[in-house]
Amino acid sequence: MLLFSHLDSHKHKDKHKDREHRHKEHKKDKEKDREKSKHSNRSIVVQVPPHSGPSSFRSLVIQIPRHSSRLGLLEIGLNLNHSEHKDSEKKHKEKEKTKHKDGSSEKHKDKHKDRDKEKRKEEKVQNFPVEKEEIKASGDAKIKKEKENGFSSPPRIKDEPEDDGYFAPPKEDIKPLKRPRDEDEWEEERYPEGIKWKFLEHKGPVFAPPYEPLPENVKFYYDGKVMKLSPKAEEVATFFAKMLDHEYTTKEIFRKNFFKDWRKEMTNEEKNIITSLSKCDFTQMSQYFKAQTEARKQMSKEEKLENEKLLKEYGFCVMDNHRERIANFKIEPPGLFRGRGNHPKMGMLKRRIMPEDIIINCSKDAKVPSPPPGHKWKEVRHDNKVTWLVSWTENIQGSIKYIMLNPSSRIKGEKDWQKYETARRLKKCVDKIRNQYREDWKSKEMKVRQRAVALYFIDKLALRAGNEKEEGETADTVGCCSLRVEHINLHPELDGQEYVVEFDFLGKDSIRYYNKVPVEKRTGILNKHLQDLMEGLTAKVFRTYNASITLQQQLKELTAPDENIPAKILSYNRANRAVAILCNHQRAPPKTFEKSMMNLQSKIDAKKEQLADARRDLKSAKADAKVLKDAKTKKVVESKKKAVQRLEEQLMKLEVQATDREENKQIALGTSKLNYLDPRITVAWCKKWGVPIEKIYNKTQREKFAWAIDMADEDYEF
DNA sequence: ATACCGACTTAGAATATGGTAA
DNA sequence: TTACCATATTCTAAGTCGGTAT
Repeated sequence: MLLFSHLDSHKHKDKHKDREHRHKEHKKDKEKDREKSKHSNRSIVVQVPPHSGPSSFRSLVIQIPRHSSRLGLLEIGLNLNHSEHKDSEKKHKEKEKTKHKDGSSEKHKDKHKDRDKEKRKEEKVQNFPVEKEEIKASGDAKIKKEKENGFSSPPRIKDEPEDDGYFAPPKEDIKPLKRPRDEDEWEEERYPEGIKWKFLEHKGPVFAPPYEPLPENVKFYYDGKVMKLSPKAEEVATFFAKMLDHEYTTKEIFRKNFFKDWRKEMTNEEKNIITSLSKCDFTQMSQYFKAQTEARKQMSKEEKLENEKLLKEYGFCVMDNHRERIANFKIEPPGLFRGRGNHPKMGMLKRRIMPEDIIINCSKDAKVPSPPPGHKWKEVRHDNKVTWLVSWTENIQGSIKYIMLNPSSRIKGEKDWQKYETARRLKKCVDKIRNQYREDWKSKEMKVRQRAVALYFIDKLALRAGNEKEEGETADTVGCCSLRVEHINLHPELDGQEYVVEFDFLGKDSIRYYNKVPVEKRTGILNKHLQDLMEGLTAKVFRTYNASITLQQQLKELTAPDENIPAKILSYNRANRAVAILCNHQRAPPKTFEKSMMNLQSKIDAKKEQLADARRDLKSAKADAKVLKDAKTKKVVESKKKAVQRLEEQLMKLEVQATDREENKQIALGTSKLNYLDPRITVAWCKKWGVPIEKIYNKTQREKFAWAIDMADEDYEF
């Protein structure tokens, strides 16, 4: 699906440029087609089976069901009655509630068959974040203060990452699906309504190093003449110089925005002289920085040491009873804004963040971090309804930036877990929802029909919700609910198929269809509807659900029991790839792709040659053995055989690697792996087939998914 | 209602790292 | 030992979504 690669430019103001862009896109498409043809199981035009989720992933074109007409997916008659469904849902919810209210007594009287499961679940849930003794310890948290590490922190802080007991889940049955209700309930036990922590202490952010003026010998030229810039103007100039090799600096908008902001930093004299960016010569600066980068590489050892020190000092905080890794404790340095796509603000100056911009968040009983000497914080607050430690307002969009915890932290892990549990609940009712939205296509109410079509796209194509965004503030991009007429084409018949909807955000070769587009305008309404269908259901849950279920399906389908580990890993990657394609996680083909493929190929060739040699040796050894028949020659034969085997294996490994890399040329696996695939599916698969988890998850990923690694056994079902 | 904003997740590019070939 | 490359990590932009102000 190319939907997202087209999002950048559908404003057709500049015709020439646009054509250029389209051309590029087209080329991309062709490349994709080529790749597609390698995998015959994927087709360009997708048919929608009556009751299914995503079936094919590379589709640009989707066939819509027979009963929809060209004049709108919406012109579908009939009435629809939700009430039955809604009522039953409501009843269900009610039941849940009462269950929870008197939960304690219920344990004794409940004859429900799920009872034991429920109980186990509860235990598990309590175990998840902290071990029992730690829970007990939390009571003294506030009393003990001023520890040697400078934190006035509670006792028994766990150094989490190495500690595999951290998430201490039960080893027993994990199959019963938890309803998030349970998690909420448990959350409520520990943290009533929205409370995220009780104790939070940290050292504050690390600021960007101050600007160091350029050495005298590095010159800036204006209109061919040397010019010494004032420190402020010089600093901003260096931001541009550092990007000189980048395509950005050739873009009109980028240059215009940069120049405007740069001039603001100039002295009056400078402003008078420097009136045109094209007369500026930054090449010496640029070269100087390149040399600096080189030099820094040489002393990377000292640099590393320094970084480690910084990490140790500022990279951790204490949240409740745990010492937790902080994700981004360094404040973003000043520079030029690099928006993605056709961003109207690219090139603008991202100003330096000062302590006076910073809001510190920590608990009242924590030691407040001290601002750098001579400075003070904008504010210190104690808001335990949020998870961030530090925030500031950025000057490009005026949005707030945060310092938060690492994915390995308890607070992030729990949330992640919860996310997949919600997706699993969707699994239980997805058929019902699919039937309903198909019914809703026939509704006489336009809004209902629109909503149903939007939902269908979200489910079928894993589209994002598509919130409204401020025009002119960001690049013009769309999602499901913000699709515009120019992004869609309906064909009663195309390439031999009937009723085809063509999504083409660039609209290159398509004819415009000037009619109302069958999509919901306001996502709020959509999400409200989803909430009625299932508690906690929002548009993005479909992405999570469809991604995870696809991984599970694909793994089942692709894993051949007898194949060796490298082949299994290829199968895993292919399953992962199916998901990445579904979610449209693309990447620019690596700059060195061709070369690296060639390298690999020559390795393969070399290996083949070795193998041929080894086989020849084996043959002659066998011949010798036939004649001589002594123990020594037999041994030789054996060792030659082994050598051949070893080489065969190595060759196979290389070939698998080549296939994998080729298939992965413009697909990014990381995003789905990190954000959409229930890690327990992967853990279970690894256990089932004896694939070491390290082959699939690197260190960081293992840390992030520690909860799942502990939790899932080989029978886990999403 | 709608607009707006705050908090949080998701995302690909840029950069650093560390192992291996030369 | 260095150059090179693949992979891991960092960086921060750009989404989603729900709550609150208008």
